Amino acid sequence: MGEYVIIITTGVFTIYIENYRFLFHKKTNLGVDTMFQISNKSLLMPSDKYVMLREKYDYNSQDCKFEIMQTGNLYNVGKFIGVFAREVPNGKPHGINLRRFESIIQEVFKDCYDAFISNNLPDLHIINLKQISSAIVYWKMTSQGGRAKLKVENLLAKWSDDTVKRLMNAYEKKDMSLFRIGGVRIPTATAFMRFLFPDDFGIMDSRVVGNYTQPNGITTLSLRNDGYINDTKQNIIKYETEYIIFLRGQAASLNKLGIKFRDVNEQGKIFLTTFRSSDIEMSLF
DNA sequence: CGCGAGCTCCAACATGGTCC
DNA sequence: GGACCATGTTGGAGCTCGCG
Repeated sequence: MGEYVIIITTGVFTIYIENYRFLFHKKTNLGVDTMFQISNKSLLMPSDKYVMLREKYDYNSQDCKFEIMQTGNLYNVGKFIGVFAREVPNGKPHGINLRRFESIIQEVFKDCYDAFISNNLPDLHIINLKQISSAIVYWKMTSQGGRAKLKVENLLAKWSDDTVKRLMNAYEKKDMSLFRIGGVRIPTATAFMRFLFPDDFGIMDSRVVGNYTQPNGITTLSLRNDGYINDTKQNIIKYETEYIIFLRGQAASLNKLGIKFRDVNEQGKIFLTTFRSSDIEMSLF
């Protein structure tokens, strides 16, 4: 079945007709209720563009280094150097790709959480938690050049026993606000969410917000003049009520259409896969 | 008086224009 | 073409002010 796309621009709506399904891309003057009703059926851009942009995603963090110690339950242990979007380049024996990075983060958090709820959280687990949290901060800050290292130093300087409890609580409740530990504001907190729960969450990045969700009225965040997402309670709420709802809706629409894209799995093999919330955000990044 | 919203400051690199 | 300076970018932190 070939894909069939008609784009009608009226100035008020842009309507994509894809596989004979009507998909409304709301612009401004739809009520919230209407937006909510159609959100599962609307696509911000044609599906082939989503695929093209997602396959083009190329955010690498060559200098991101961390070490995971063996705790008895962990599969991925050792030194890791360099996080790459897809294939790990030749000559990077300790490099990992994004899918593997996700797995390691999830594994370390689960390992810590299991120990935490059984009231026996050894230092080794906490060391791993610190390492993996630092890696997330470093990865997120890579786009800011040499500041990444500084931000990690800041994170470690502000780390306390309370930080561990807060992270475990955040993980248990899937609560972005609680990931806002010392040295972590909304954008990096949402990176924790994205890596731990990639099916349901994505990073609320100033680029995605500034270029897509905010201009289209999908989000109504409080932004600074330069686009920085203010660390406000309203913005924290709107991550759940606006941003995430949008990502999930887009992923659901693409999956309903049977759209897949090529990615590289943890073992470095190319595979066809469906869109998760985090993939939508990666397309728009 | 406590809290939170949001303004201002800051660090360090990126980009770009000017002048010689 | 290169030294130099100005401006832009990005996101965390600190601080003030207003509100209940």
